[in-house]
Amino acid sequence: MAELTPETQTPVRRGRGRRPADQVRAEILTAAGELLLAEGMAGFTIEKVAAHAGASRMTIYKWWPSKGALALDGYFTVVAPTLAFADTADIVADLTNQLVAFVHLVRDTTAGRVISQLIGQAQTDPELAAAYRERYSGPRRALAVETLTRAIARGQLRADIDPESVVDQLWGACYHRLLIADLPLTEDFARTLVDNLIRGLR
Amino acid sequence: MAELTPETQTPVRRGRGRRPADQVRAEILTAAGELLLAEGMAGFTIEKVAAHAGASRMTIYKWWPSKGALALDGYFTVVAPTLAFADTADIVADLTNQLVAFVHLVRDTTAGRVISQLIGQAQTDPELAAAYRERYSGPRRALAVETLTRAIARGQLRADIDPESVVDQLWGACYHRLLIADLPLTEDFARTLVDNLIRGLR
DNA sequence: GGTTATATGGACACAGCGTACACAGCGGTG
DNA sequence: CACCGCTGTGTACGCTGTGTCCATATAACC
Repeated sequence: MAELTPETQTPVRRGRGRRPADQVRAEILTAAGELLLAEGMAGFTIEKVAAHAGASRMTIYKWWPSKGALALDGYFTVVAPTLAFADTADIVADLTNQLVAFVHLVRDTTAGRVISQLIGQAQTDPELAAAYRERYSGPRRALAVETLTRAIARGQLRADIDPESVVDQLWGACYHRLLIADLPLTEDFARTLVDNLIRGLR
Repeated sequence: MAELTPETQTPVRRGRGRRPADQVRAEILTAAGELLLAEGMAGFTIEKVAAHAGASRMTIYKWWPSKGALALDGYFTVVAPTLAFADTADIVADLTNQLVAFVHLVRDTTAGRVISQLIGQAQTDPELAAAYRERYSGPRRALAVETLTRAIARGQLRADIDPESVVDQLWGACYHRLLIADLPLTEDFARTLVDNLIRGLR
């Protein structure tokens, strides 16, 4: 009789030898994401991730080139990308909604702290910086630029504006308050940003 | 006749006992600033600062609460604050000049790398974050807000705008490109930021 | 079933942090 | 001039985390 082990489905994970690679990778990623949300980048060490995942550090070193890469992967594993960008005919409403949603994500969840610490770590970790640009900020920027470009095509915005700079003045302003934090990042602030740009200052 | 000691001014520094406290502090700060500019926050360790200053680590631990505090103090020691803010009657020219100067400071000197790494470190170092806000970003923001307020008083800008948010949309946008760096931080970009806000998008 | 790939525990050297202790010398006090 | 407190110096220790190396065990593949 084969070993009839009723709950062998939950792997014991205490064997010495090889476990399924995909399973181990998944467990490491989950552990990384949870540790990131729980302790932030300060307490995020490869040793803790390995311990939390019940894996050995060697495995992590084999699959991820740097701590930053692991953190970013873990972040995406736990926090779904959520890159949706509602596009109605009203550019002002679209921008405002997106900015307000971003403000809430950053303020009301732990995602804000994680994002800011990922960006912080990226300042001294070129690999993480490249990965962050390529996989996070790049796609988000592209979506916003696309929305602005469509609004220009519809004649809602001046044709000669530079959409990229506008993105920096909306999202960049929010990141400024997130990273420097000398003033609070509020919903009103987000609305004011759109208003300033649309109406002009004089 | 004061002591005319031609080169006794450079102390031998190789004794075992005590040296003047102020002198040691000054040498540590200079060493910290130089190390910061040379290697950035990545290679900035208390051990290296101590070695470079010819001091012992104990002394540094006694006077500075954290690595971040030492780095910030060292930065201010080497890079003069330079908080001047020219104020002519032309608000557009003033803002543009200030932003362009900031862009050049950040792009053409090592200060940009140091600033971004200080901000990065501040994301996981609350003491450094507080010191940075209090001693660097706070005063700079206040100067910019003051300039905008005067322009409003002169009737050059709408009276109902929020100067703080405008600061975020000008300098924050630059910091965004400095910290994320998915697009270059150019002089043209700085001019476009002012133009976008002044003229409005439609 | 045999082979290969790979996860595991354990060990190692190394760097940096933070602390402790004894000693040395400067600056003041008497 | 003698003394003593403050403070820098050298040295040592324990701790955490990194990055790398093994030998071994076992899943996955042929």
